[in-house]
Amino acid sequence: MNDSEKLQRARNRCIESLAQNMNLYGITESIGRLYGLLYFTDEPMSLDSMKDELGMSKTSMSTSVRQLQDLQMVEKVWVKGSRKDLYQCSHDWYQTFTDLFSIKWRVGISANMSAINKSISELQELLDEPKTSTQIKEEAKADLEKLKYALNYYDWLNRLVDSFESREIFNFIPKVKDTP
Amino acid sequence: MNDSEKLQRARNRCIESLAQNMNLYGITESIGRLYGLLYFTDEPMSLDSMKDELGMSKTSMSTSVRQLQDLQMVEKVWVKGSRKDLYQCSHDWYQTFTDLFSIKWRVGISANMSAINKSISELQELLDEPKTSTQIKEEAKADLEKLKYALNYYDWLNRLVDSFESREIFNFIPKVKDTP
DNA sequence: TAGAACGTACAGAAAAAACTGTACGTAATT
DNA sequence: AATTACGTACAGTTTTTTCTGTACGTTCTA
Repeated sequence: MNDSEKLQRARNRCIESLAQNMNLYGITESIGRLYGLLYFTDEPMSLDSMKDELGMSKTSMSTSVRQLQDLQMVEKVWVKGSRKDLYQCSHDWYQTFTDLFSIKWRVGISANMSAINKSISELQELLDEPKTSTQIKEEAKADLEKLKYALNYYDWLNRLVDSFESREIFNFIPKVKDTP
Repeated sequence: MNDSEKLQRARNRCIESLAQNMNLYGITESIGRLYGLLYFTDEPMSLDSMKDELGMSKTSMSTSVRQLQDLQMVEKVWVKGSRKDLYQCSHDWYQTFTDLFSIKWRVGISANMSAINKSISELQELLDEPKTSTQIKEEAKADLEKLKYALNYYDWLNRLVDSFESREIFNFIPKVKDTP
C-alpha cells in the first residue's frame, strides 16, 4: 500500500464512521457519507465530482445536497467562471449541532404542544359540564394532569433549544476543555 | 359524539402527535404510539392488551416493548397473580430524554472517536516518515487538523451528555420556569 | 439561434424496514 | 403427566424508503 492509499484509508475510515453514526441526527448513511466527503475536500464540489467520488447517481447527489442545505450543513458557493453549482460544507460542527436541533426539534415541539393545548381545552370543557358523569370526569382529570406535565416538559425542551440557538449552552459546557 | 368518545379523541390526538414526532429520537411511529398508549394507561399492560388496543400483532408488541425497554422508557412490572408479563412506562420525561441521549449517543461518539484516533496515528506515522512526499504530507497535515477539531467536538458532546446524566443540565436549564 | 451543459421532476427499480403468522420452548395449571 | 397459556425466534410478506435513469426546462456558449 502506497502513501496515497494510506491517506485515503485513514480518511475513509473516519468518513464511514461519521456516516454510520449520523442517523442519530436523522441523517441517512449515504447523505452522511456525502457530508464526510465534503468535510475532507477543501475545494467546493460540483454534483458531478460528488457523483464520481461516491459512485452514485447525479440525481441522488442533487437531492442529498439539497437535504444538507436544508439542515444548514452545506452551502452553495459561487466560484468565478464555473457554470456548475458548487457546494461546501460548514466546518463549524458546534453550529451544525445546534442548527440541527433548532431546525428539527422546534417543529416537533410546537406540533406536540398545540395538540396538547387543543386536548386540554376539550378536557376542560368536559370537566366544566355538569352533566358529565363522575367516571368520565375522573379520567379527564387524570389525562389533564398528564398533559400539563407534558406541556411543562416541552417548555423545558424549548428552553434547552433556546440555549443552543443563543449559544448560551457554551457558557455552561465550554467548547474547550479547561487546561489541566 | 358522547363524552367517552370525546375523551378518547382528546387522548388520541396527543398520542398521535407524540408518535409522529418521536422519530426525532429515532423511534418508530408505531413504537411511539405504543409508548403513548402506555403513558395514558395507568395500569400496567400485557402484550395482549396492547395488541388489542393498537390492532397489531402480538409479535410486534413483543419486539416494540423490548425496544422501549432497551431505551429505559418502559419497564416490566410484577403483579401478583398475573401470569402475563406486564409493562408500564416511565412517566419522568426529563429522565427519559437524558437516558435516550446517554444510551444512543455515547455509542456513536465513542465509535467516531476511536476511528479518528486510529486515523490520527496513521497520519502521524506518515508525517514522521522522511520518505513521504511533500504533497502527501500537506494533505496529511490538513486531515490531521480536521480530525483534531472533530475530536474536540466529540469531547464537548461527551461533556454535554455528562451534564445530562449527572442532571447538572437542570441547574442550567431548570425544569420549572421562574415564576414571573 | 443552434447546440451543449447543467440541475431536477418524475416514474420505476432496488433495497431496507416494518409487520405478521406459524411454530416452538418454557412455565404454570389441572 | 397432560394441557393450557405465554412470549419470542424465524421466515415470509407488505410497506416504506432509497436510489437510478430518462426526460425536460433553463442557462450558458459559440
